[in-house]
Amino acid sequence: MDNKRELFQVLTRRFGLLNKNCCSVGAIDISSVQSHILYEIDKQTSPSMQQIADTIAMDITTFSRQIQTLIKMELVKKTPSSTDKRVFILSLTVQGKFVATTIDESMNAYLEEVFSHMNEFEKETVIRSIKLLNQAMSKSSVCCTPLL
Amino acid sequence: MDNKRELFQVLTRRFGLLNKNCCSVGAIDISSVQSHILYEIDKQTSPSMQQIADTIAMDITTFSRQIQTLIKMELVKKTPSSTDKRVFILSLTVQGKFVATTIDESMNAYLEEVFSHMNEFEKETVIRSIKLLNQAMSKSSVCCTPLL
DNA sequence: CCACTTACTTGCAATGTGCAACAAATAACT
DNA sequence: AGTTATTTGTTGCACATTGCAAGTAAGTGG
Repeated sequence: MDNKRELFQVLTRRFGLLNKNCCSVGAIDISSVQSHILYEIDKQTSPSMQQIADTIAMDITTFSRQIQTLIKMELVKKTPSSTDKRVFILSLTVQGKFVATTIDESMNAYLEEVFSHMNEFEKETVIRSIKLLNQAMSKSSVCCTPLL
Repeated sequence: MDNKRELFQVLTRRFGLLNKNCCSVGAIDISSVQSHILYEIDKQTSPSMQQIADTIAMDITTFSRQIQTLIKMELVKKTPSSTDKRVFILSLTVQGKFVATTIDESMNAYLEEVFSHMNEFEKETVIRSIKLLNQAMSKSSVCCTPLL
């Protein structure tokens, strides 16, 4: 019966803030979009450009340019595929891996801090709920067509 | 013990998508930022520019320009305050109110659809969890300094 | 061999953004 | 009152992000 929109509006806003702050590692400053890109490259195995762009639901042209930036920053590497000459395989450089890991750690630290305001039972409930929510959203027909 | 980052990464991404889609009403097309602005103007009572900008944690200069756009679109009105001549009070025009309401409805409809994939118990748990999460985040010292 | 699709890149053009610098009004102090 | 500091909001840059249209190069299917 609650106003769901209200709840989600606030939640979204906070997430936005979180994502904005969280993304400087030492002298390196990256945007939240770029952080998502690093995250996915790290997670997937030998992904092509298309694959990552699709996962993040990002226009391929914008994505192409973001990758160019990340390459200039020496965080990402582009290797031509051996089987298909149109395709480039993305991977993280050592520095890129370091940045991705650092961001991951600081995000997790932040989340731990947030969860520290709850008791054990609440923690588990919230985690389980978010899983449920993710599942429900993936089943939904309305939004989020660009998969994942 | 789960990887919290993973869960939140996906959730954030979905929310982003949701926010992107949801914002055209008839011939009127607004950005998700603008939708947040309309939402807050509607919610607060006789808010000043600063107030809204703070709530959304948005730079006042960017905000000022967004308001100019929304005024041109005839969705928002700016009235000089009678008590403080520096201040402008924001309000929605009839059309603005209509747009805000329509977006609210379609968002709620979408959320209903998402929740329809859960049983009653799950629904309540998830809602309660999001409230908990919001509370915890507001208590957190790490992020989200820009209030709310 | 020709048409079609796929993967990626580049050229605009529009928009969003933040910092620095500004004017105007108000508050705060002496 | 009079001077100074603060607050509110607006511009002028400069730069990042974005998407569509168009293009190249490579693979696929008749």
